[in-house]
Amino acid sequence: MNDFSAAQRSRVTMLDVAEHAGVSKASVSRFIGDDRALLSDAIARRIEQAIAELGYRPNQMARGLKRGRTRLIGMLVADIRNPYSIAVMHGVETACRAHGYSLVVCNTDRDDEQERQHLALLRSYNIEGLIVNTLGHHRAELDELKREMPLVLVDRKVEGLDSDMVGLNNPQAVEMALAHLERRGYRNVLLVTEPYDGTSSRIERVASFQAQIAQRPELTGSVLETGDAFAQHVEHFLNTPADGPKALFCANGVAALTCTRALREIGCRLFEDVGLIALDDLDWYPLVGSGITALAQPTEAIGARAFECLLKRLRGDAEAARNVDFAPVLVERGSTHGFRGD
Amino acid sequence: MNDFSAAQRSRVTMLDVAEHAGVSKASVSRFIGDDRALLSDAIARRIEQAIAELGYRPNQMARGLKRGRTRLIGMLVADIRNPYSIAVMHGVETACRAHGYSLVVCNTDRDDEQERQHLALLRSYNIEGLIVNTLGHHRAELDELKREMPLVLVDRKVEGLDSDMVGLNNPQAVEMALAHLERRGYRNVLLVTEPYDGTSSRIERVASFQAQIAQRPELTGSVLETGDAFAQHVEHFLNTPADGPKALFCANGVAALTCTRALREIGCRLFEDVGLIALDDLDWYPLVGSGITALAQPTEAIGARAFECLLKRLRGDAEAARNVDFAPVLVERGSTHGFRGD
DNA sequence: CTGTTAGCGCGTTCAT
DNA sequence: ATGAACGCGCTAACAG
Repeated sequence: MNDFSAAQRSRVTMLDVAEHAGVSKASVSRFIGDDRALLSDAIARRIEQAIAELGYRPNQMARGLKRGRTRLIGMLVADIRNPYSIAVMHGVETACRAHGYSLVVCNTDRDDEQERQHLALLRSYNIEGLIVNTLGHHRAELDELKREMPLVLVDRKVEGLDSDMVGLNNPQAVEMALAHLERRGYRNVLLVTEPYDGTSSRIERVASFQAQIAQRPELTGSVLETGDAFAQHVEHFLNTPADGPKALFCANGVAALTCTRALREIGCRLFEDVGLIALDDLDWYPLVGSGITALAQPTEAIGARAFECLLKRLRGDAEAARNVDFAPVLVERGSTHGFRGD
Repeated sequence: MNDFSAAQRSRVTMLDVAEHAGVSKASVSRFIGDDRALLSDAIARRIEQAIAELGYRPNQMARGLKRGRTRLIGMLVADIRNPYSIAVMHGVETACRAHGYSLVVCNTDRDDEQERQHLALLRSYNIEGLIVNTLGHHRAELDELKREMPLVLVDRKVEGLDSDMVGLNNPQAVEMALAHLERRGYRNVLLVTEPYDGTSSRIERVASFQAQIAQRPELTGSVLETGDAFAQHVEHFLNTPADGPKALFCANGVAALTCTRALREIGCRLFEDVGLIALDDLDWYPLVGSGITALAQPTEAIGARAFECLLKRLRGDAEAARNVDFAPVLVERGSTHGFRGD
């Protein structure tokens, strides 16, 4: 059997190809790179054949070392198990590949120390740009990185970090949710969010909610964070007499999961006793009760756009930091059909 | 504003540190590496300080180039949006980090051409080992890689590739499912699977199912692939008179999703008209109808084990290829409570 | 068009 | 215990 513990598994190198083809390394390099035009057909053919026969693959490490261009993009994700992150990541990766870049993803598991380590790691691998979807503690590391390469924030802003940012138009999302609920006859809305924890998108959604509720005389609203005794709090909301039908508004997919779980625990009928609209549109939304109405985020587009921002910067764009806000898409299902207003 | 289009963003290098500390590069190298013991305290301290002041980070590309050890593990995933893959990947990544390795994940989106490109990519970045969770077409590339580095298969075997393999004990999983269904009083079981498509785990599950059904006089069974007119086929199964209560057995999480969707489309009551047990245990299983009974895969453990296999090989283990089979865990929910037999 | 040369940042002999 | 010199695989000048 092979012994892989040997540090260097002797791979075929550019020199091997050159000798096999009877040319210089430079010619092989030109063939590999974008200078193939400078080669005579005869030599090009010989090199091509040598590469095929030897199964040569250029060593990207060496290339990167020499050129300073690794064609690597890094992405820092707070929670890889969150479907939103996955979906965005998928969008980023597709865009990367379309432009000849590769994506290195690091998951922090919402842990600050891991964030620090991963940032160091990405830096040590000479990535050319970074997409960040975390809380961004460790400002020091982030600042260093920002000095060395372009950086794009996704979904969550990092306080004081002046970077491009792409995410959801949160005020608009809240507006769409409330307009829909009001139209459907709901009057009393409970916004359910994960603990803010410094996450800008959560904070924005709650702030928009409160501002807009104040502007809508038809509606009353309150806010509840998931956490201890969450189900009891929901139950209390449901049992409190109010001036009209009640609905829950989940600020993201995780909140929707927690919330639905709680409603079942309480023994609530889905969704006759209470309406529900949720941000994100997960696979299982249609399967619960009469189906959960969603405000889908265009995650694929968000990811693609994040990469495009990076690419622009890599190509020299030095304009002021931009904000790109995407609009959500309303997907109506049974959970907001309880009380028809039209 | 900065201009990142400049190829080489001048980063602080080992030489900078050496000069700043008034020592040689070799000493810095020793400090960085595992030879710190060879340094006098005085010099070590000066280097440490210089590193801190300059914010020096060793360049992994250069290290990898020189030592032939990149501390990089590659993982090839067929479908990054499949929760199973994510969960396993999380396990792998955690194990990697615990041993000082980093994980580079490539998603093929079930596309053969992308598989080929990603394999070439991983190879070009000098990964030290590879974890594969795809169909493994492109045997040529895989064989080359296998010659250069250890390789571990996850969930799906690749025909003719003699590698370590870690996954679920499929016969046992089927056994547990059928035993549970039988105990609960179900007599007529429909196995729902995604199209085989050469996926070994799917084939094994179906084969085990058919073999075991033949061994159980109490049960009758049949198999259905998801796809065109799937809902109609399910409906037909439900409407066909049988000798006892009916149940569906979904061979994985995706099948469970498709299946549940179909049942709702048909207007089936979940789960009074039919029982359901599904492999994998996804977030939303508890939320559908009376909850879906699951055979959870220990995904975290599978991922961790896959990495450990790799590590063993990297450390020189040259034994014959091993198979590691994990047992699933039964999680009972309402979907199999329709007909109590005990 | 092609080959020669000199590094990229680092680890590793060798000396000392 | 420390430093000088060489080379990992490759690209980018510069010659020819």
